[in-house]
Amino acid sequence: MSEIPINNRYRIRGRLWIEGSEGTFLGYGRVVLLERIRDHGSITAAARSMDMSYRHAWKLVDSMNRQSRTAVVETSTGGRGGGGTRLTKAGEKAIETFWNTYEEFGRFLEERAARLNL
Amino acid sequence: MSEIPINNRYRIRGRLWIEGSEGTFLGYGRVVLLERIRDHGSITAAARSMDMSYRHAWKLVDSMNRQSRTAVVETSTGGRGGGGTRLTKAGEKAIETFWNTYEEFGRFLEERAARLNL
DNA sequence: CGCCGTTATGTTTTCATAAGCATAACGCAT
DNA sequence: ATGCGTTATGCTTATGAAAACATAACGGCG
Repeated sequence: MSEIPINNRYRIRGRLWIEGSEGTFLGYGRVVLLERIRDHGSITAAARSMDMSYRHAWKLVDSMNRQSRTAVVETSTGGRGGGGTRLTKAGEKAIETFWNTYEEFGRFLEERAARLNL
Repeated sequence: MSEIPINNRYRIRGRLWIEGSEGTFLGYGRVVLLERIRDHGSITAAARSMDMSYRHAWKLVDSMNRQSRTAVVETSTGGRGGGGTRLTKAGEKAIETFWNTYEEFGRFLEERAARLNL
């Protein structure tokens, strides 16, 4: 029975993102932002809920929409409530796809960390 | 026979590092720096070879030495050539361990990208 | 019409990180 | 003893990313 090195001293961490034509398409923060938009119905509320400036949130949304085959959110301006932003089917799929990959990534990191021998 | 989604539109990319008690212990740049030190024999030459300021390189080396069970490099000051820095066995092992993990990470990313369906 | 909240977008300010600069100590060689 | 190249370390400057600020446009509604 071979020895399995257990490591208390170090952890393995990482970041992961999906790139499109203009650089980052989906990353952790972007996907959380999409979820908040889905839950709150506006970029403004979503940004506020995660302590992000509206300006920055808008840029991320714009970047995702431009790089996605079909837009991840649809916005409307004016009207009751001032307008809003809602997630599309493509947006839902983006969220799901990213979290799937992200979870596997987490397992990869854990598995490797357990075998770390330093 | 099931379909395998091939994706031209997106790539998956990521970063990976090993953390110790003070934050990052080993990352891509740090490991390249260790290799350059091994090949050049001094922090000064290593830093210059990768367009990094000596100040910054020194801080990275210091951080790695402080977090490693045993120092990754040994330095000497004064004398012929002014002194220098040489890699220890622990340093060699750090390099090897990191690249192993890094290569597996690369395979993980490729494998996941091939299955990406967006 | 005028108000309101939101999207949209340009400009300025903060902040963190690395670069850049300056200087001391070290120890072998000449 | 002086010079040289390197380690070691503090202080200042530049740079890039995000925050903060400032407006304009939009379109239901009272």
